Amino acid sequence: MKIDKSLMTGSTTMLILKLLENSDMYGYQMIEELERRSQNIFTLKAGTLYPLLHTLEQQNVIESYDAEVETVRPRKYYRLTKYGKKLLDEKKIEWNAYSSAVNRVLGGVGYDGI
Amino acid sequence: MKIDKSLMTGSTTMLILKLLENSDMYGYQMIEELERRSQNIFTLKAGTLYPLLHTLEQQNVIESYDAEVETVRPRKYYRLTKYGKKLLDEKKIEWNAYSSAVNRVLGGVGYDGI
DNA sequence: TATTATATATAGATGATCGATATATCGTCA
DNA sequence: TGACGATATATCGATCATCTATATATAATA
Repeated sequence: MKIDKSLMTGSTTMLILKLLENSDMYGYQMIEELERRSQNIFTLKAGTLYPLLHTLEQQNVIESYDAEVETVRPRKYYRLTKYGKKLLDEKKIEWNAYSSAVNRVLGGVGYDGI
Repeated sequence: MKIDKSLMTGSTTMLILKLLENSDMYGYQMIEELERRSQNIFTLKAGTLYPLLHTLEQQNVIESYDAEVETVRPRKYYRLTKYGKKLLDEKKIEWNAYSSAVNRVLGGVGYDGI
């Protein structure tokens, strides 16, 4: 299944933060991990991710550090800040409200909450 | 609940088409109906809707006609074309794939489809 | 009579994502 | 050995969807 990219808009940040909730990750790893967990529905592009990571770091949502153990290649790991955890929780709630609303509209004529 | 508008991106067309699946409607009515059915989550702006309707008509997804019965004010009604119905079905499938994938990522660590 | 709701329309701004491109290293295969 | 694909990060400009602001016109309401 190939998803129209415009659907992704708005949920990308939440998904990235969710990945970091479980464990610290570096950019390239996020792309692969997101692809794996979504079963190839999400193929986040590097040109989308790296600028987004920089923005989130500036906004104090995530923070980066260089790989501590020696790796084959230089990697920048990211972790959630306390504010980032809070933001993730908010975005989950927002997602649930949004997807419920879509399903409500799709569900039928929807008169009076039925 | 106030939704980040960027979440809307990509699903607006599907929601409009869904409204028209049940009955023909004019633009202003769609805005109100969408608001009602989504319980105020979606507040589609006129500046978004009218250009979108024109585009969808050009693409033969919907077609318009003037109100047949006399109305207080001139109204342009829209109906789904055959192609529009097909497109709606496709977009529903796409939405399900997308929202399932998001929920899969949100659901947990997600190793091996668990 | 002024304001709000109804009804449609368009122009320009904003913001998220992508494609293209760049750099550098590593592993593999011919 | 040399080319290529995978790994890893980065930036620029393009694209596309939505919004804000603005415009027009009439009906209802205060």
